[in-house]
Amino acid sequence: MLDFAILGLLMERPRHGYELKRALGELGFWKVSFGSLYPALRRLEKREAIEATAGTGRRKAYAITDKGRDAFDALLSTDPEATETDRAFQVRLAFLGHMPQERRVRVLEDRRKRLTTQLKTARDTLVEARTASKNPDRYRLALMEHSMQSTEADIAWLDGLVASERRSAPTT
Amino acid sequence: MLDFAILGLLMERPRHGYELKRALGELGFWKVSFGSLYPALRRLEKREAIEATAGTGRRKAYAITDKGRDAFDALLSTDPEATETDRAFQVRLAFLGHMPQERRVRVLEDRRKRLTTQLKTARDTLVEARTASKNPDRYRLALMEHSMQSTEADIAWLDGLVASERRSAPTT
DNA sequence: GCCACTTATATCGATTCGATATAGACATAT
DNA sequence: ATATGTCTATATCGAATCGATATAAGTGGC
Repeated sequence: MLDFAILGLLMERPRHGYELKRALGELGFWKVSFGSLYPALRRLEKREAIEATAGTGRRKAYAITDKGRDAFDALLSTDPEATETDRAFQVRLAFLGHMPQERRVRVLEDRRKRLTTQLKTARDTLVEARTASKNPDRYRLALMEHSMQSTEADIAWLDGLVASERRSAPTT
Repeated sequence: MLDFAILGLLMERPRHGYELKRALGELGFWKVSFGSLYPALRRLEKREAIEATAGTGRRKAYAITDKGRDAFDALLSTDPEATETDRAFQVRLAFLGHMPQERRVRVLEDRRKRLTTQLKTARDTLVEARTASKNPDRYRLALMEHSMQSTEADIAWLDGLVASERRSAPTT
C-alpha cells in the first residue's frame, strides 16, 4: 500500500525519500514513518520498479521505471476488495485522476455504499449500548457517537465528490 | 497500546478474546485484527497482568490480575508524549472515566491544543499548494481539505466534551 | 569557529496487519 | 438423521508498519 502510494507520487516526477514522506504526510491521513518508508524504497528498488540516482548532497532521487509504471497501472485497475482499509481507499483516491471518469464515479459510489452499511451497524450498536441498560461508560459512548458523526461527514464529503464528478462530465 | 486497551476493558469484568475484539471494534476507531489480539493476550499472560480461566465451550475467559491493575494505573497516569497517536489518544479517552476530574479536563485540553496546531499547519500547506501554482491534483486537494474538516470537527467535538465536563463539576 | 536547527538517510526491535486454518455451536432445509 | 451453511471462537504465519534512535551533512546566526 505504501508501495502503491510511492509509485503514484513518482508517476509525476522523481522525488527523494524525505520528500515522499512529506508529500504523503501533507495529504493528512497518513504520517508515514521512516521505518516504513526506507524499507519500502528498498523493496521497490529490488523489484526494479524504481531507481535511485544521486541528488543534491546526501539526497537520492528516486524515479519510476517502466516496470514501475506497469505495476502502478496494475494496482490502479484492480478493484478494491470488500475489506479495503480506510487508508487504502484514501491512497486510491489520491490517484483517482489516473482513472477514466466512469470508473472514478464507480469507486466513489462503492465506497459510499460501504460507509453507509458501516454507519447502520454503528448506529445499531450505539442504540443497543444505550438501551440494554448496560450503563456504558460515558466516554465510550462519546467515542461511538463521534465515530458515527465522522462517518456521516465522510459520506457527505463523498457525495460532494460524486456531484462535482458528474458536473465535470455528466453521464448521458 | 493494545495492551493498555485490553487491560482497560478487563478492569470492568472478565472477557474472552473475541469479546475484547468486538468491544474495541464497537468504539469505532480501531478494528483490531486477530493477529494483533491473540499475541497481545499472550504478552499480557506472560507478564502475569491477566490470567485465563476456562469459559463456555472453546472460550477462554481472561481476568485482570493485581499486577495488571497496577500496570493499568501506571499507564493511565503517564502523561501523553507530544507524539501521541490519534489512536493512542482515543484509547486513553475510552478510559478517561478512571481519572480524577481535573486531570480529565487537562487531557482534553492538551489534545485540543495539539489538534489546533496541526490544523494550522494543514491550512498553511493547503494554501501553499493552491497558490504556488504547482497545480496540485484535484483529488489530492480534496483529501487535504477533508482532513482539515475532520480536524475541525474533532476540535469542536473536544470542546463539547470539555463543556460537559465542566458542567458536571465546574472548577471553582 | 561554534552553536542550534533543519534536512536527510538509515536501521532496530516490537507491534500490528491481513489472510488463512481449524473447529465447535446452532439453525434450517432436505 | 443428516447435510449445509453461518456465526462464534481461538490460533498462527509472514509481511508491513511503527516509534525511537543514530548519524551526518547543510544552513544560518552570532
